[in-house]
Amino acid sequence: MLRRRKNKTPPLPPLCPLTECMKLLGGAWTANLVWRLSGEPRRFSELRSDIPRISAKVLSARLCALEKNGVLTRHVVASSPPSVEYALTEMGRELIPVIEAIVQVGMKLQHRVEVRPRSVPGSAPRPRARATHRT
Amino acid sequence: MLRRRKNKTPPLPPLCPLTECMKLLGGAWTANLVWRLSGEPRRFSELRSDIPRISAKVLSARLCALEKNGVLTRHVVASSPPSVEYALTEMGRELIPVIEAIVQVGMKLQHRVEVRPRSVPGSAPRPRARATHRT
DNA sequence: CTGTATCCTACAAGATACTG
DNA sequence: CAGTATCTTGTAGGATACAG
Repeated sequence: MLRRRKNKTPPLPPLCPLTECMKLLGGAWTANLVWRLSGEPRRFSELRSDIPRISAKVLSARLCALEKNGVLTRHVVASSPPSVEYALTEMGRELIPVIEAIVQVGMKLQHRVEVRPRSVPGSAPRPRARATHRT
Repeated sequence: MLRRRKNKTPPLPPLCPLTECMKLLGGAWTANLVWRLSGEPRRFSELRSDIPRISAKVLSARLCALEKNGVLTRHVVASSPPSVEYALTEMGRELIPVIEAIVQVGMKLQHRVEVRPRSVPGSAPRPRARATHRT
């Protein structure tokens, strides 16, 4: 009798739907970036001013990743000065409902804050140095 | 004439709706945790087996944070052995549409993978050592 | 069962400077 | 304008052990 051996190959990467989608939206600024692009295509420098606190490095990194994941396209416009336009793909547009759901909740949270502030002026918690998500 | 001085207090924390909501869902396993709780309350150990790869430390940390943020409640049941039940608050339930939107997209992504695999068996990308989001 | 307490490391993101 | 190249740092999360 041959015993059944353990399968060494990793057990079919979970492919949890939540994971799969979060892989696209994870990382600082990513969700916001998709949000900024949800209206119309934008150029690199436009995105930089849409999101003033993002660094060129991170913006570039996110755009590359999102392009690789099929969320957006990068289109070089041969003008002078040259510019590059980023636009959501069809797949990227599927993320819009997600962003909108998030924004919906976010707005309710803001409303709550307005009517019942949780924190007192003097005791502002120190801003978290490096959040995983930025917007 | 007195000149208007700059206001030193930080400029009204952005309160971007996206940020506000992501503060709740950011961090590894968080979204999945909310998902697991969206049906009915669950105990610590149940959550541990719902999400086998989460460590006690992180699970505990997430639950604390979510409780502090008003997303869930912690209820100690004086039984023997004692147990603790976690349940979404009303505010936590508002996050369910977000999770569902994410899952929707995630499922579409999976479908894509099934019908048009992007990666060949031999070249599995090395698993990212420490993802910011886990499920 | 339900957690804390430590220790450790990879990595993400910031700053800054530079290039085509 | 649209990015790279380096360097540095904080910190999130994993492992493990222990406690009420």
